[in-house]
Amino acid sequence: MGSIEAILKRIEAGTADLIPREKLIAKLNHSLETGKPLRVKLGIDPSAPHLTLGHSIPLRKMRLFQDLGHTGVLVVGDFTRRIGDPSGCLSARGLMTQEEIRQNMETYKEQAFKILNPERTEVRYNSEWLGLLTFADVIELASKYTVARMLERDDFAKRFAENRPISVLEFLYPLAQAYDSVAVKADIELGGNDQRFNLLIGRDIQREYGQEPQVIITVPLLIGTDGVRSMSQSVGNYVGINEPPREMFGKLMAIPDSLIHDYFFYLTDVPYEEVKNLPPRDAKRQLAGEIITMYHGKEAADAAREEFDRVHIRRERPSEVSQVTIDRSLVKDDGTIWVIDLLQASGLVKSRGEAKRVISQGGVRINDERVSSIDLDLPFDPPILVQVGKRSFAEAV
RNA sequence: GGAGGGGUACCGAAGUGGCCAAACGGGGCGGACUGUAAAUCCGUUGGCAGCUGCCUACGGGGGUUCGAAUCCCUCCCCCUCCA
Repeated sequence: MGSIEAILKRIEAGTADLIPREKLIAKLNHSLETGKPLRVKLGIDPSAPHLTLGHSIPLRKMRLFQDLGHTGVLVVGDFTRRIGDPSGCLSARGLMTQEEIRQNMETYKEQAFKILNPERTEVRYNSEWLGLLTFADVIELASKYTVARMLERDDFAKRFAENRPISVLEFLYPLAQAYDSVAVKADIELGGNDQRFNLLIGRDIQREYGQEPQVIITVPLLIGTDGVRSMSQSVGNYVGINEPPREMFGKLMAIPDSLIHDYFFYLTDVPYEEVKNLPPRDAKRQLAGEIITMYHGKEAADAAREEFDRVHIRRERPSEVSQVTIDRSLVKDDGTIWVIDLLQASGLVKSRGEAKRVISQGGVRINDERVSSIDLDLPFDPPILVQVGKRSFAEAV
């Protein structure tokens, strides 16, 4: 148990905002004195069944609080999710049924508990309380905030100025989220940087409902593997914490070198200084190893690294190549098979057009030999190792 | 209720009768390079057909035309302004 300053330092590491700092100190002290754990809230969107490394940042922060003896409260936005798209300007993301949400949450929890301490975690669904509000209650809630204050939000201000639409729902959304804080009596709310405004409204609304306002802690949004946009599943530039180690390793090796620092800093406990002087490739290998160890264990990480070295550095075939049974009717009377048929049957290409294209680009190898022409019949003598590009393999049998 | 703008491939966005399977950018894929699935550069990016022929495609449906993403009718959807 360190001093408050030491604790604070750990809490503050890697945060974007901590508002207000002195209230956090007061809350921590109060908790120490009374032995009453603080309630640390994190809202989660149930539409995403997979957790990404981006999610891991606030979750890791929550875990820190748990290690300090506090309670993590995961608030599943099932009610808000059923109402519709919070971002408004995009088309609705498809409404989900309660059942789908429950299912997502099961897999979600399983993943979240790789980071969190289940003993100190409460999972709550916001339909528990939002579903009970009457229209009068909603009006009351809405009366507690003004349009002017809503328009303080950068995104709203901009759209308002540019005559772009803002739906009323979008005003209700932060209020609903703020009400969640009232309902779970949050002492602290965690969130991504983009949530700052919403979290701040939570403070005002809690005050209106006679509660002590929560302290808000935001963490930066992690840049995705493309090095440009925030990590998100819809964009596809993500690494899921539940992904097979091999995939994680590959994706992490593929991040732009410029991201190495942030990934070490926000996703691992390894100080960046330790790898600062390594060549980027080696730093990334270590990064991937660290992260996979966290979510799959050391053995899996070692295996994944070995596999990567094997395929990409030594250019050997992977240790396990999936087998594909070839439909014998493709084998001609003379016992040969046309490469195009073989490629398509092996499932490595989506169409025969792609098969031809990829051959003409020199990307196809059969039994380690590059195929130079699409007019190739080869003896069907299984097993045949088929390779497209650097990393797609299949064994035709 | 009125006026106007718009719906194009995975995404963004050009194209307003044939030269359009559709510019350009992003993404994806392949190659070169690199002891990285990084960066950079080059190529490629609807399907079928084993030699350039067919099919599907520019919000849906119908029509005009030798020929339509482009013109007309109609329906659906989105947006802006005025009320």
